Amino acid sequence: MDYGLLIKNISKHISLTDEEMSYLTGLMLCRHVAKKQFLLKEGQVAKNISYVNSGALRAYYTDKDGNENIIMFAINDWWVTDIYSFTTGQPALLSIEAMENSMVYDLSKTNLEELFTTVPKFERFFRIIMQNSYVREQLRSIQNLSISAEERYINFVTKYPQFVQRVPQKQIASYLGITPEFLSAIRKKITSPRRPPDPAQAVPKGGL
Amino acid sequence: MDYGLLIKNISKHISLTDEEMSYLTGLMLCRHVAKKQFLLKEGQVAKNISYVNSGALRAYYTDKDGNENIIMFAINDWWVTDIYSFTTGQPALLSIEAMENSMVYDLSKTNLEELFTTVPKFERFFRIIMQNSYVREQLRSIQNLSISAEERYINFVTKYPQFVQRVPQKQIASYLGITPEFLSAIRKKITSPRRPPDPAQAVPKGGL
DNA sequence: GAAAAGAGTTAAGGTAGATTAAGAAATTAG
DNA sequence: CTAATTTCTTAATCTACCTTAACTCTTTTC
Repeated sequence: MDYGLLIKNISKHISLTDEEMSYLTGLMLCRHVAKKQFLLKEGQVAKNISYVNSGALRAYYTDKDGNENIIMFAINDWWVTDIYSFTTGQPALLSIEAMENSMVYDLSKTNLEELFTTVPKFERFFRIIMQNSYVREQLRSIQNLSISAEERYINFVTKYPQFVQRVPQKQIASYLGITPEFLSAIRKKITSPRRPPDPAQAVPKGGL
Repeated sequence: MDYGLLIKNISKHISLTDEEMSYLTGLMLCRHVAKKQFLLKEGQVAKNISYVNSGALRAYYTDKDGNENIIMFAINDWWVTDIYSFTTGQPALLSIEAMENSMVYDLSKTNLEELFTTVPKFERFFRIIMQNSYVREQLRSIQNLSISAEERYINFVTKYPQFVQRVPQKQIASYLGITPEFLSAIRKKITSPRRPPDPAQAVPKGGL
């Protein structure tokens, strides 16, 4: 059980004694989620907020026509839950599925409240996490309202190059709010004007 | 100077002694913003988070074609700022304009940090405010991705009837991410099928 | 209280992006 | 290694919503 990443993540915002660290980790539960398995399913109540130690997950909303709309990706060092359900206790609107074999540390709402009482500094930590999440969501709203799908794709590739390597294109389309067909058209338009042959393509995957 | 509403707002989430209350109000600055004046202009750094005591404001993003996209409304008992600028210290992307004569209490970032240090309970209060804002934004994202403009309008009217009374229709269109012309068409479609005459319409405004 | 400015409506024509369907390429499973 | 499944692409057709423009109604201004 390696809590190094988690501790580093938290230490960016507050400073912890060793006791506080082990008190925290004692309240968290390690969970493995195999690829295609769910961390949370729509309709369940989100009882935990989870820290992703390794792997990659996607949180998506399924609309009445059955289309999946990806709301967020979460990879190493991200926190993830259905924040609506976690906050209100209502059934989750989102499903959270592992796109790769993943390892997360769950922190239950009950344990989180206990943590807040015992070590109020954590209230600050989660204030910062929530505030940053709010900023991120608001920036995304602004983008969605004011720029075209093509620009959004270009921004996404610039901002999250790690995802582009790991996430199937149709999931990126879903995150951008467009169909895979249309993303394909965008990529063709962007890429094909005089693309030089990419030598990396010729090398078999897996390296040596 | 009446802090009643503000105190009530805060007491919903944490309990305060009289000293703590007056310490808080001592850190806040009352400001009147006349209709059509700005609480914040794009490009300025948001140095304050503001509690709206009375009036109504709108926060909007101006895109490169000069279109205004409303990101949020704020009326009595709401907190408002450009959270991105306030958090990062970068120039604001949003402008915040009073739609009615408004009275707000400003809390500067510096004073907020002092407040957190002196009365850590406020860290909890703002954690809750930020978390709720995050929930609200995420629900809005989900809606925008998955339902039609017509449904979004119906939901808006149901969720925020107070706004419908006070806010011009073109601003609601902007908030919904559509043009005023298209909202007009939606209203016609919704309203005209066999609308019974509304007796309230016949009564002159202002009542007696 | 007239003139100007703003808000709402209507209608014609245009476009970004959806849908459908089918084939090619890549992954996964057995 | 082959079959099955999933992902990506292409192209034709379609639609939700935009743009422009003209006209009406209301509100604001001096």
